[in-house]
Amino acid sequence: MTGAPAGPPPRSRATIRDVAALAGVSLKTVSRVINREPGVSAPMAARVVEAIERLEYRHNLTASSLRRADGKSASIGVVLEFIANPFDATLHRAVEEFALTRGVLVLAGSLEEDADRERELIAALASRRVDGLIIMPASHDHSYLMNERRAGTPIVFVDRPPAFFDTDTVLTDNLDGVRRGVRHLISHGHRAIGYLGDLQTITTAELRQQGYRDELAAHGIAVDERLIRLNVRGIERAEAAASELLSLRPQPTALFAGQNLLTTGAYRALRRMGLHHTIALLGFDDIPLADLLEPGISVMAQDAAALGRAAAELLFRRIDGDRSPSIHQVIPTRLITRGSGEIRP
Amino acid sequence: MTGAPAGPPPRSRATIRDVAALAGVSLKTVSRVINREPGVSAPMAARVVEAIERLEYRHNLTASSLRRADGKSASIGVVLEFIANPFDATLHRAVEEFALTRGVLVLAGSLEEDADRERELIAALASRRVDGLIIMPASHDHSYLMNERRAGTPIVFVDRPPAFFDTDTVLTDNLDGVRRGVRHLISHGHRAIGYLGDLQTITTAELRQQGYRDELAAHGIAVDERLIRLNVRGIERAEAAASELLSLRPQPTALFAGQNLLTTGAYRALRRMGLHHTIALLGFDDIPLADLLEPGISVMAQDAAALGRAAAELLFRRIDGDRSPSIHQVIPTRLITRGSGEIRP
DNA sequence: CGATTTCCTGACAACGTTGTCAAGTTAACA
DNA sequence: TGTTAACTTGACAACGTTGTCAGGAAATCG
Repeated sequence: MTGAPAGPPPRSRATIRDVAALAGVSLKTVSRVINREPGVSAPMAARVVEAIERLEYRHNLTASSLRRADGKSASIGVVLEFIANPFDATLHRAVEEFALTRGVLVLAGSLEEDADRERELIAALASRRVDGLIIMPASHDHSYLMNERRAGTPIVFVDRPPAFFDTDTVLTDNLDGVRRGVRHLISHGHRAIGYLGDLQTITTAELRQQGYRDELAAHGIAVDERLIRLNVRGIERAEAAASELLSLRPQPTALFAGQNLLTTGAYRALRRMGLHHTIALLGFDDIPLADLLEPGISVMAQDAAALGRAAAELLFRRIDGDRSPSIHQVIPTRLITRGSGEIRP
Repeated sequence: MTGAPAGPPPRSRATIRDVAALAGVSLKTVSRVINREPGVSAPMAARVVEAIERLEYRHNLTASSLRRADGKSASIGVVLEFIANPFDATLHRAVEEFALTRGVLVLAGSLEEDADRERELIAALASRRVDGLIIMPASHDHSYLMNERRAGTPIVFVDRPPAFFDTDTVLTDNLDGVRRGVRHLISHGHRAIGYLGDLQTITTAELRQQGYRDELAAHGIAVDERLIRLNVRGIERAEAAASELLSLRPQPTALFAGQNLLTTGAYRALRRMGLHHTIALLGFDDIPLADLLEPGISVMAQDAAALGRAAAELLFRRIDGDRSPSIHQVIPTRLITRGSGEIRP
């Protein structure tokens, strides 16, 4: 408990001016040593290095990037729905890992489905002159990004597509994923399949719902609107919605949950009603520990790490100057069978 | 698929110089308007605002913070063990949320127990002149942080204490948490309690092990070294280690897992051996969905959000100029009983 | 009505760095 | 040996912004 942080306001950091003075050389020579530019003799470089260490000099990237020709700040912005969500966190980590290999740091922020916050956060990132943006959007009009683009900031959308704005995207194959999932249930004999969907304002949620309808139609199964619950958000509401569905008569024989929290909620409802071995459940997006449950939860897994990696790769390609037409990458989903999706009616 | 990103290298962004020219005022007047400084007449301010909008001017925080008296960059650095870990991600989110209220953005990075990376990452953050650092350390000598401190960068350690360096800390009450957990098992009749611990190089892992020993001793139970497996890292190795413990004769009647991945591994082992209803299990740190398992996993839960919030509060207090002696905050753990920890021998 | 005070506005330097360019030194060449 | 080329080094301006200061206009005061 000694008072180490206490004391007078600290003196400021050493600058290359201080280093130059101590080493008895010019500013520019110090700059050259720092940036490993050629054309500094060994003895002079040694003197500079020694002065740098003596003064504990720390290069000021802010000033550097201001003056520098390319103006790069060596940082990028990542705009996510909710950093603490396992899906977002895994994606974030993949981006960070890739960025690290290039000495680039990542500024990240959560939107929580707030469109205003999206604009504010992106403005804050633009003010810091990030070299690029990876965006999981909350809003539905991205034309406001035109000026960022004009200013030369590459932008990649991830997980959700942009609206009124054309740019690179890395998306999960939502439609196909849901269709394959529903097909899986149908192939196990289900025809009355309940559906839980997230906010309809979320593009991917709409796509998933569409996939559900399409696949039923493809099998000549009439869509029963009573079996569909949309705009369900969060575990608690999903549990309630699932309970309602399961109280219907005739009862649906299977549930499809269009998002990971909804899957959890649905599972809770099944458990509470003692139906977890009777009614099938298939979720979109994987859930940690889903394999240890009894029965395990079958899911269409999204590959968050692959999404993040692909987005980062694409972004850095653009940062490196690639100006080719926009690229749209699609990451497939993977069916993981663990029991709950294989229950027959 | 039109080629929106294609085209010539973009012209650079407008500066206050451009805005001033268009509005027919001086640089300084524009600067005043941007910073909401008093002393600009309404008509003049209106002209400036219009020019700003016409030119899509975006304030350059890099240049601003360079010139500005306080030199604040309006960003902080958060150094975590692994961003994608739910514990770290939750903590990260709490920091982000707090920072957001102050218009501060968060640069985050993962260390993955790499001490070199810790130094590199902190150097990278210091180069960007972050206003403060929140660190979950990997290394065991933090004297190198002295120069950051001398430069005036506040530093808060979170989850793990610093070594050879005195600064603010926000830590989980590890010793107490484990002791209460072990006590809980003992109170249910257990005396042969196996222990799984993370890398001994991790300070908190050592503390937890100590808590285990202390509590046994307090109850007059001799520590059986064969029941202790240390330096176990990750789910797979934990599963193997737990299997070994469970193969011992006489068999331990309960397991204490000192970290969330180890708890998962131990549970897997119990399940595989069909012992999950026979042998008690208590984990340190909560696991998502642990309540849905059969039996549910009892844990001593850490409050990651509280850790993050407290660290952020402390950091901003320092950023605001508080120079009082270092503060050491302790966040309690909470016993959550779900079944696995209440099994009797 | 003159003397202050207050309010607005802008010129200029400075933040810490790097790009440009020129000058000096040494090496290479004919 | 004189000429050219190659290499080192540094002076200076510039990046986009804000702090300082000074000057002029308007408002207030006695």
